[in-house]
Parts: sequence; structure tokens; C-alpha cells
Amino acid sequence: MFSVSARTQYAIRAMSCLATRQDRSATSAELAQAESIPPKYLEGIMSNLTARGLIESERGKNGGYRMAKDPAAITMLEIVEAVDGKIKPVTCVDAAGACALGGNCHPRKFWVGLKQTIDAYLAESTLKDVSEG
Amino acid sequence: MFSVSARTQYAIRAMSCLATRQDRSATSAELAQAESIPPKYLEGIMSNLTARGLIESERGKNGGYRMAKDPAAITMLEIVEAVDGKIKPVTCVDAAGACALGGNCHPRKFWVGLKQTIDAYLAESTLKDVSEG
DNA sequence: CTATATTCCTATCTGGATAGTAGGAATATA
DNA sequence: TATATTCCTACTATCCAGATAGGAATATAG
Ligand code: FES
Ligand code: FES
Repeated sequence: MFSVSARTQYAIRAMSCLATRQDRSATSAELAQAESIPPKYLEGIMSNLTARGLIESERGKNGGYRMAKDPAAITMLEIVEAVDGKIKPVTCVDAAGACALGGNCHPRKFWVGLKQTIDAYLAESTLKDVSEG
Repeated sequence: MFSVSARTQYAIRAMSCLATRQDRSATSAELAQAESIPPKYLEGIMSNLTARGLIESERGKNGGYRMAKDPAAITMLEIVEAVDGKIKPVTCVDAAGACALGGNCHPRKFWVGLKQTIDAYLAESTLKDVSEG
């Protein structure tokens, strides 16, 4: 329970690796190699991160990725949401009617609080913090 | 991501329902009915809660379950761990060698912190709080 | 222009976990 | 003995994360 998807773990490791490189740039294949991530799978993840604007991409020969921002300005929340979407402990956490109970059970507030707690932790952890261990 | 299992949601709803009954007792079938939970599935969950000592059971005719403690003395963490085990964002969160990287990646501290954050929230939320919404 | 290296897109397969079901054994009451 | 309950074990079905495959688009170099 509350397990972190491989997607997100891969994304964070890849970003962490990219951030600590000289020049802060690398190809997807290099990152996959360095972090033991299935190369083809990582490609899709990198696209997510690019779409979110956390990194920038260059196609073609000599292409690859580079950090779009300072690692201290990138939060774990941004990375998580880029690759796995907003976190949702229960389906009705934001849309009150999105569960069989129609948003009318007592525990719901508790789940909303949980989401806020997790979001807060993710938002206050920067890539810089994480990549430095 | 970070989604809560049906097991845990059911457990909390059932406990919440039980806690707010006169006499704080009911049969599994009654709780299943009241909370729209598959009856047979709930049976197994109730056994988990009994094993953990959060509720007490009585077999046979006129049997059922009753609260073993005051709802204010039962935390969400106890319920979650009773039915789904300890939470584990990443496999190596407590056993450092339990992942392909052998516990040696920088992000690991971050995941440990996440677990502590979630555990803390769950531990400070009591059944009384939750059942009262 | 051609060969090559890369990102990017779409479609598909697969295994394992989760959710749920089935049947009945044990136990208690009346 | 009949009935109502918890408890136990095993099975089935469903779903989706994880992974793979193939190739289109794009850029560079020679
Ligand atoms: S789970 Fe949606 S209202 Fe309780
Ligand atoms: S995930 Fe286990 S060491 Fe990083």
C-alpha cells in the first residue's frame, strides 16, 4: 500500500542523475544505462518530463536532454505529477461524486488530509535535496 | 499513485460504522449491508482487525463484533497495518538491501522520509476523529 | 544525400497483485 | 437439532503497471 510506481522511481533517479552531470545533459540511453532502467520505458518517461517543462529535449544526432531549471527549483511533486498525474488516495478526493458513496462518507475528510500531507512533503523536497541524498 | 486499497477503505468504513453504533457492536453482515461492502470479503477483513486486537469477536448465534477499545485510542495506522501490513513506498525502505540498487541510491532517504510523514499522519488520526468526519 | 543518432508516437503484450467468490469447518445459542 | 455466526482455505476473475516493438519525425555530419 502507498507504494511508489516504478515510473516515478525511474523518473526521480533519471532526473537526479541528469542533475548531477557536468553540463546537466545526457541522452535517454545514457541515463537508462547509468540507472539500470529499461531504455524504451524510460523514453516515455522522459517525454513526460519534457512536456512538463522540467527538462528540455533536442532531437536528432547529438541530441538528448538537459535541465531546464536549477535543481533547487524543481520539486518532487512536479516530477511525480508529470509522470503519474496528481496523486489520488481515493477516487473521490477532489471530485466529491467520484465514488460509489457519492462523496458522503465521514472518512473522506481524512483522505483529503492525507493527500495534502503527502503533497506538502513532495512539494518541499527539491531535486537538489534528493540528488544529494 | 499512492492509492488506498479497497481493503483499507472497507476496514475504515466498517470500523467507523461499528464505533458509532449504540453498544458498539454488530455482525459482519450488518456492517457489510450498512456500508455497501461485499459481505464475504469483509469477513476476512474483520478477522484481521480481530487478530490485531482492535475489536473482539464472538462466534455462533448472537455472535458478532464489538469495539475492544475506545475509538479515540485507535489510530488509522493500526487499522491500515492490520489489514494491509506496514506501508512500504519502496521495497527497500526498511531493509536497505531489498532493491536492485542494494540500498545505495541517493533518493532513498527521501522515500524513508515519505514513509515517516505518512505514518505520522495516520498515527495522529484516531478512529474517533475519522468517524465524526 | 545518405547514413546515423536521437526523440517522439502508438500499439500491443504480459505477469502479478488486488478484489471478489465459494464452500464449508468450528462454535455458540436456544 | 436447527440456526446463526465467525473463521479458514482455496480458487477465480479482473485490471493495470510495466515492459516491449516498430517505426515516424528530426537533426547532424560527412
Ligand atoms: S470514499 Fe468517496 S465518499 Fe467516502
Ligand atoms: S530504491 Fe532502494 S536504494 Fe534507491
